[in-house]
Amino acid sequence: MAFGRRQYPFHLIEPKWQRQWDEQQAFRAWNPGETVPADHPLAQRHPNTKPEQLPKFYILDMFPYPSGAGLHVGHPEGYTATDILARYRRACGYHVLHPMGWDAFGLPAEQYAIKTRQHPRKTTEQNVATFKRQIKSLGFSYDWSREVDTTDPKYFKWTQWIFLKLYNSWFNPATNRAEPIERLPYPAELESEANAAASAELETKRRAYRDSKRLAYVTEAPVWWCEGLGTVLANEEVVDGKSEVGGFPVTRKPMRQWMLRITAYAERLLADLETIDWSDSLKEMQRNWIGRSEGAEVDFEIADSRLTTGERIRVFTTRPDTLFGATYMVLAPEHKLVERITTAERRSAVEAYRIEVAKKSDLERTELAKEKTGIFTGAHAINPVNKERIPIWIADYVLISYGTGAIMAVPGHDMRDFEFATRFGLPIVEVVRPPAGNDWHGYVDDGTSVNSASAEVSLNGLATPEAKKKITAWLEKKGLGKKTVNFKLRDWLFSRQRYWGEPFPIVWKTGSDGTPYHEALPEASLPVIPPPLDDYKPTPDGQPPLARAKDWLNLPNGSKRETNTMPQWAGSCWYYLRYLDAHNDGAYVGKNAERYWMGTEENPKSKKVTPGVDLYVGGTEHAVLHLLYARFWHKVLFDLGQVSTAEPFYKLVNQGLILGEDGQKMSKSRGNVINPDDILVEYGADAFRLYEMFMGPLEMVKPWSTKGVEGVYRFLGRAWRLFVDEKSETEFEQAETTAENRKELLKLIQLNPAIKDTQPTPAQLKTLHACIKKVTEDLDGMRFNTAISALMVFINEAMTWETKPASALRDFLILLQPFSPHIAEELWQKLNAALNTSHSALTYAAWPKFDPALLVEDTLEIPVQVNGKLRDVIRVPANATPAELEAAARSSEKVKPFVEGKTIKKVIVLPRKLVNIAVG
RNA sequence: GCCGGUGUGGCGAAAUGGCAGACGCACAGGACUUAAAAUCCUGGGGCUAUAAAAAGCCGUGUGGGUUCGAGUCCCACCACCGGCACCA
Repeated sequence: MAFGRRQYPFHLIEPKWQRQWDEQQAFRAWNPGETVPADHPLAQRHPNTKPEQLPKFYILDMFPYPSGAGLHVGHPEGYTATDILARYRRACGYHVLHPMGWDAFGLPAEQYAIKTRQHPRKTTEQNVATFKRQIKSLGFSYDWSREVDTTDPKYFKWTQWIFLKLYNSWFNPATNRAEPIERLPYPAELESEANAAASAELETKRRAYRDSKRLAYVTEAPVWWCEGLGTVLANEEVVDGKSEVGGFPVTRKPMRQWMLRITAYAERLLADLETIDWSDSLKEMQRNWIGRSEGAEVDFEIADSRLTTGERIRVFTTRPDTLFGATYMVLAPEHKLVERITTAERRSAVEAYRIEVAKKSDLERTELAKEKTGIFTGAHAINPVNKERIPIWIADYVLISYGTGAIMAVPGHDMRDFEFATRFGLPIVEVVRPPAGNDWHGYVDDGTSVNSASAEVSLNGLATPEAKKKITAWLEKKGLGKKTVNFKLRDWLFSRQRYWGEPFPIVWKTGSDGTPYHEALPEASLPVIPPPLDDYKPTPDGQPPLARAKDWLNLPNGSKRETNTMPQWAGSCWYYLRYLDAHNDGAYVGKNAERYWMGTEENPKSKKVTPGVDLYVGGTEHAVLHLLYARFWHKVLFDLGQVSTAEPFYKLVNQGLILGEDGQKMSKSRGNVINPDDILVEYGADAFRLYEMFMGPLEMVKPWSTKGVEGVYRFLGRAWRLFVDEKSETEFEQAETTAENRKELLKLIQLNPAIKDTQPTPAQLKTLHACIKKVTEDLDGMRFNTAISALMVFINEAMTWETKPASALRDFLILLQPFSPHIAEELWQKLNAALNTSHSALTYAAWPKFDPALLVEDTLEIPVQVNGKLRDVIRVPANATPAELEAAARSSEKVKPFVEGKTIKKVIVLPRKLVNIAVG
């Protein structure tokens, strides 16, 4: 690679300071009760202060999956932003927790293990080492003493422990929270006192009841089976009928699976979004995913003399006001009543349709462009409001998994029903009158009810919201239906047929009646470690790989271990808690550490603290899944008294994607991937960090430009040359070509003689304080790009100073330090050594305060407009009165021609701001 | 289709309703140099005009509106990006 003269010796400076920070453990955070050594920079900054007396700031990155490909330029974007803020907060006097770790369970390592027959731990360790080296080379101020790895048995012991908490809890709807399973009340017929005699059989029933209430439960359900990956996938991991990972086709298959009852928390997951500081778009994505909708359940009687049991079909509708317009019903093809209601003459046709639907992939079934399909069952139902007989159809546009799996079809006012009715010639009636000018056919918005009256109830003339209320009340009174809330959110499919994941701490036994049942292993048996295998593939008969380990599988007491493993999300659901107390062997997190870092500890010396993680930065790809799952686990732990906040992440920011130089998404196939290692070699970590932040606002999508890196690199070069003596640098460069001890070479570089310990001039102070103000305010608002431009403005200005006052340059280095810490440290050291000034660690040097008094101007440039158009800029004393301002503006030679001969209608004078003359 | 975001020079971008384009890239001219690289200085939205200026007009996706004044607020569109997608 051809590059010109190195702007400054970053290749020596960066490793030097990284080593120094490591040796000093400069960024270590301390838990309550720990003693900070007196020579640690934190202790020097805050002498005689216990760490828990300092205000905390917990700043978190989404930890990476350490893939074999190494870091890409997207990772350091968020990491740099959080690092800048972590360093800024330390300078402001906060006690900062800024940790990093590895989300290291996952499919790629497992697939490599299948290929090579070597334990996935091996590739995992190699990849972690690569990631760690790369991340360290960027000079981030992580507290590496708290590093976590989800695949470490010391870590996943506690993942399994939390699973046991879920397993041993149930959701009490009366208290709206999770409670220990021992406190589960049983229905009267299962109460043991009442049935003291009947023991074994009763206990089996009680167990079945208990197991059906747990937050972690087993179900036989159709799941997405992916042949290519040899595992089931969660709904969220299936995209367009293919696996999100690898793009293999998936099919529906009924299997025994572990589920987590996240739906119990739907209401709270939704409501508590109001209490946290996330972007609107992110909250909206979560709301959509949870998908709350209010409506009513309504029962329709089946009109068929063959069914003597008075079968009813229950539907869910958000528009009970349109009940009079229900002209037919549709059941999902999988609905359990289909078989019973289908008439003899329709049976073969219905069966054929159901088989056809079952064959379809999800993609085909949800294809919107296609025409709706369905078939008549031969049966009829009675519309409960007008007693009309309406036909019952089955169609695949009704989903078995939402609501009750059945709908009342109102083709007049629902587009899907309208399409279906049009295709099959079903009656369409108007029951909502739209505002004038709209066609009622397929009108789905609010209007006025019409044609909606019976002998008992009339909605006619009512606006839609009132009509909903009235009919719902009527249905409830008649016992025909009730107000209901439905959610799109489904329970979380939590088991995978994989090797490289956390094994469940569960065993299976056989009951006295021969049916298998599950039981939790005792806490003392944790962690359950996956045994090494000769072959990491699933078994030939489709069992998970763990089933190959016969010795491990079968316990001496005859029970068998669960062979499923947990999904990758499990480890990432709580890692932010483990960081708080990463080496605690007695608990997943210690009480005091949790209360201090999550901000609920009583702390009179603290400033106002935020509950939970103060700032969490990561990509949008985790907008729903990880963030919803983690919130769910956190709420369960909260209910069980294990954590002290209801939400884990108080403020969350998504960084925007970085595109290739061609404006396209980076990908190997496009050949536009930028490797951070290459950038570091050529420009150094400081320039790389600075560029990532200078590109544009953090949340925006933006294209990479290596030319842009050169720009900020040149800026650092200018800053360097401002501080150092050019002659000595030339000597250094010559010495470097021959010298052996390169570390000592940096000492050859002398401070610029123009830097003197003198009082800054008022103009210099103004330049400095304008910079302090801008950088401080921009960091508070996370506007890194404009903060950097303020630093550039300062340097451009300071270059012109003949005498450079040391005090101003010291303050500048404190401002630069969060962005480009290595060069700032080096210059700080030189400056202090040359001038014999105090030599405290730059990373804990107090952030300068700007003095507004220094920014005050004597005279101001005031724009003068005529009819809002700029005509002149006049210089006036800063304290000019409005009358003086107006007079000065009107006497401007440039303004006169636009005013003369016209009537002045109005003059707007904003002191210190502008004058605008409105003429007619 | 629904929800969210974004549209400003050749490019990345900046602008509490008050001088549009800070800062940076690319570019052009100059200084230094035998020459180049690096560095330093200067210039710069478009159009009209001019020897050069001065000056004027136009300009923040499009069309309207509010206002003394709109990139910014309101209404209606268009384009691109992201998410959801037969959820009754």
